[in-house]
Amino acid sequence: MQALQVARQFLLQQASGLSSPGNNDSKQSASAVQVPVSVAMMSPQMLTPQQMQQILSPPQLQALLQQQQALMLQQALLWESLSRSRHLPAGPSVSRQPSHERAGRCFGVSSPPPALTHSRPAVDPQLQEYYKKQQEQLHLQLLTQQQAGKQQPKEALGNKQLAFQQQLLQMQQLQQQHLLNLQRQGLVSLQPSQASGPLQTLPQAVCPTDLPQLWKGEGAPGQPAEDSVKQEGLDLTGTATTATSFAAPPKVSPPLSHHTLPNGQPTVLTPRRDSSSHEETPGSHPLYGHGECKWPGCETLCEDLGQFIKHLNTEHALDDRSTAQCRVQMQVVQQLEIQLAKESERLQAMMAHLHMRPSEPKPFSQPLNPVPGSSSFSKVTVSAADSFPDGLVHPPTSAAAPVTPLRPPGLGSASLHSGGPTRRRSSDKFCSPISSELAQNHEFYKNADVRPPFTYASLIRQAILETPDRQLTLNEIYNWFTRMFAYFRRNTATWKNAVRHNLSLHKCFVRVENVKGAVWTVDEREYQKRRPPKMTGSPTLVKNMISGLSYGALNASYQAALAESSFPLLNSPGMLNPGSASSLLPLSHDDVGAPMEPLPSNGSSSPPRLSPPQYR
DNA sequence: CAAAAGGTAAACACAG
DNA sequence: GCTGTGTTTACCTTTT
Repeated sequence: MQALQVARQFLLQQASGLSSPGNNDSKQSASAVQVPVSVAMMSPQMLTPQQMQQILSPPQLQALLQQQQALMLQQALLWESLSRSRHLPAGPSVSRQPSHERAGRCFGVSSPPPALTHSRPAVDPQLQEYYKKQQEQLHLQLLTQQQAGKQQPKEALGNKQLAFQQQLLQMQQLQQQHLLNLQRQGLVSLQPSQASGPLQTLPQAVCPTDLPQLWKGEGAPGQPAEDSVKQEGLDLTGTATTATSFAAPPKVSPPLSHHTLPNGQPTVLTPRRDSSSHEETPGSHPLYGHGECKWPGCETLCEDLGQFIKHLNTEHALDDRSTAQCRVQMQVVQQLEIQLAKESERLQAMMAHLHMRPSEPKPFSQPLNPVPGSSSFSKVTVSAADSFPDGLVHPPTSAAAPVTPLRPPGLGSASLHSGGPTRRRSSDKFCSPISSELAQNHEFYKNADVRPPFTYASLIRQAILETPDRQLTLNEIYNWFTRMFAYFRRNTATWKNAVRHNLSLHKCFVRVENVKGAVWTVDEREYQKRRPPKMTGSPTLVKNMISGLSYGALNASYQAALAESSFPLLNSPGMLNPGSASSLLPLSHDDVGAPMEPLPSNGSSSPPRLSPPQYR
């Protein structure tokens, strides 16, 4: 994860120099539900379903689930055909991963597939051999290239370096070409755009966090190159190994859409970032920094550049291992670029939605894409009745699209499908204060059977504070709940009990005897005391995402503008401006209470719920 | 791992 | 006795 963040930041630094991948990407993304690549890449190996829910909005999560399902299907089919034709063992087991299953089941959708890399099929020997041949072929090509480079007279060290770099570059290009070949032949599958239909196969791609292991696995110096190749064959999880199952005969396979990356970049990358902000002065080397070799997984200390060069030539010579590592690195870069493209596209969409000038938060130079953000809704069936006053496209509230997640506008990710339990406390940080959130999405909650992403306490408080005299009877609180939220029109026993429980439990709710009975009021001071305001910003992941997305680069005025805007995401405490939330009186930090969707437990005690347990 | 917070369930008391 | 209200406890999950 850290590696991913670092890499992303690195990419972001270079974003201005990149050939605005987002532009090219828009074509592809227009037809696909956008799942943040960052998430898709990480999941499911790297993220728990809960974490995924934190980061993903329901549509995105949905899309991800669908992706993974499709992947599973794809794999299953391939396995089937393979095992038919090649007598391979049955495909990877599909039923497992209770935690994922849990998430899926709750939402009324089938469970997402297990981590693909968790069940690795044995590599088909034929294919491995073919793959190896390809490697050798590539190696030969590379050697040829290298020879060509060596023919040139050795001049100054700088020239030598330059030539070396060029070789490296060529090597990478060739690697990429080789990769492309493999992809075309179905040996390697990693490009998101290759997935069937609009789906993306990111989980199949090499996951950055796998890299250390990968590097370690391959990186043992002195290891016979062949071994490392084999090992790599096994280690290149998403690529060679998984790809083996795709085993098409070595020829075939019309290129089709395999040419381009999802972001539209040609698959043959130019690894050299001309605009690379990192110093590439004559006295340095991109793979040399802070006295150590930056070759992935190496970190060998080198006193000076000369020593490093020597080290580079000896330890990282042009062998199978190096090329394999190189290829992996390329995949990493590709994935990161894809990710960058998508994230920047999303940022653009967010800014477009806020009517902000695109120039403000700089790093991305793409023109505003009118819809990319809402492209996450692109798979959502929208009926006329689902149009909301704010002009946004809202998810349907009917059962017309059972698999379609409902998402209130502007709501980050807190709530999922109705009955879909998600208690995402951290993701509340993405939610607006309850009052504005409710004001904005009043209609949505009123009609959609979506559990509001607020705690009972905050809802009760809101109900009470909405009244002129700021007091309500229990029954009136009940009525408020049912009036405001479709979700609370059912399953009454549960939530009413919870309401009572909360009223009694929290000191902030004061029972006052009244003429006509008892009413409940809010002790605001107690309420604020309940939880100290934190600038938490949620899990590290989110923080990293934020920093990675350069939100931190937003200047004060921009933040102020955001604070005044009604943008729930950025307006919420924990994002950008913790103080801004308190300006949205009368509700403050704790308005973002915990969303109340509890995950059905791991099946242990609390029964998983497809829908709330009892209806009355 | 522990604490805190939140959600759910349930038992119980009490008043109408 | 039933129902609604209110309190309390227990247990769970998630987050920090």
